[in-house]
Amino acid sequence: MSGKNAYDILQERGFIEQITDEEPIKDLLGNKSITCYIGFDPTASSLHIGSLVPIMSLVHMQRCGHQPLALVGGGTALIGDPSGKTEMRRILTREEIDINAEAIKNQLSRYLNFGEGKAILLNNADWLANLNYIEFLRDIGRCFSVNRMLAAESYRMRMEKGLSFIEFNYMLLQSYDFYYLSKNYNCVLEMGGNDQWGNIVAGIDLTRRLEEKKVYGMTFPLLATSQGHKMGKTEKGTVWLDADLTTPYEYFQYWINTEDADVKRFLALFTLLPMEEINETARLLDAELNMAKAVLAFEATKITHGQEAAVSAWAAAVSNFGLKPVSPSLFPSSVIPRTVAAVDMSAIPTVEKIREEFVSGFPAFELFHAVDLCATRSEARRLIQQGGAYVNDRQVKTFDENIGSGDIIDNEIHLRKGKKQHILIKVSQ
RNA sequence: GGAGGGGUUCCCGAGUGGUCAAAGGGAGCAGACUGUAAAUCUGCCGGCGAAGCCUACGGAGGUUCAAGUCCUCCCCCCUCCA
Repeated sequence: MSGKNAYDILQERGFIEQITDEEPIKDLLGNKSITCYIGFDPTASSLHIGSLVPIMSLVHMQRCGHQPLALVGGGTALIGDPSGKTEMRRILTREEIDINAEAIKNQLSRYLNFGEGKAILLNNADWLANLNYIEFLRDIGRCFSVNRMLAAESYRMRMEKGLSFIEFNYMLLQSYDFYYLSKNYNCVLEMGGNDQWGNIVAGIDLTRRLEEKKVYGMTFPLLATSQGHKMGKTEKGTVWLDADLTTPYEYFQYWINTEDADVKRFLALFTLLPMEEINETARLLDAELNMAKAVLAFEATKITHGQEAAVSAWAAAVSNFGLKPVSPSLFPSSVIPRTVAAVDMSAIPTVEKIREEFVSGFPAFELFHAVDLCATRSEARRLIQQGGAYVNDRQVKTFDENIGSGDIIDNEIHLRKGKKQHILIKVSQ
């Protein structure tokens, strides 16, 4: 282990937004091995990029010898956290949540080593689902002042729009989690996005009251791009961590399209490269920054999808965009390939088709739709009309241009939407 | 329980009988310019093989040649009062 402790690392990499007690936390992270927890909501079957900051913070914790405790909120998801939301969200069924919780468990294992006490994975449904209402009110509820709760930012925001009682209880349950984990797993630090500040502080208070035990909290900045766009999660194009939902190539492309102003910050947050190397990005000018973006994309893809997937995504980008190899003097710790190896299109999403289907061929717009490059035929038609559709790098001129056997090259047809979205059709007999 | 105000296309938000697939903004997509960035400019932005048709304005009915717009009932949300 290097001279830097977990606190220093999180601090210099930009993970820390707020902490409850600076000195004690520094001391804790520097001189002891502690258990720290973060909750993950199983509201979808996969986590997305928005959860990456918390995940990476746990990765750093583990690397520094602390014990991360990942808590899947199977119980709290039944309630729904109002924090940071302007409206109540759909309440999922128990079954949906269980399925999601399981998937998220698996996903987290890709980042953290859950072996032999190195990290813990729990589901709060295990203790929340069986709580007795009256008992809970008497033991836990009495510790909460409604007046204080209403002052919390997360609730205040909702006072105009309305807040249902079920959501109002969320804070109590999350607080109970912290208390429970502190008591049973000796967890002393809860971390989370900055919107969790109120919930975290409430948990600390509760633990102090019930256990007379001092525990701590830390929050991460809520990431938006420099342009103010939400990270990863847009209604349509969420960037998932699951390779089946967002291919490694798409994932790589997401990162390489990072805005200039975000490159350095993202390298610090989403890769494990040493800060000394990351700081070098400041010296890169204009187009040179693309090398830093390539490293960011490569390293981020490697962490989520593995080395092999990262290399093929990189190779595909090289072949499709003429991405320049990264000079060996930059980011020496990165294992990104430094030379253009054999061109490899394998990372581009592919679709299988049978040769027979191409005998009569498809109108171009049909094909773009069939292959999911366009959500509807109308969209495909517009795309072609606007000159954004390419077959084997040849622009499609009319929407119903026939794409048939003649377009098959080496059993493949390469379709492209705009500059960045590719699909390879593999034609079999 | 009473009174009032609302539910519009991915989001915000106009629209009070035809000219409404529905203003405007945001997001998104494509094009130009570039560095696969940003900014800017342009086009697109419910679906369907053109015209045209179909589906849409919380839900169900009704009035009308014609309804997002009027009427009835219902559901949901908000505010004030109790």
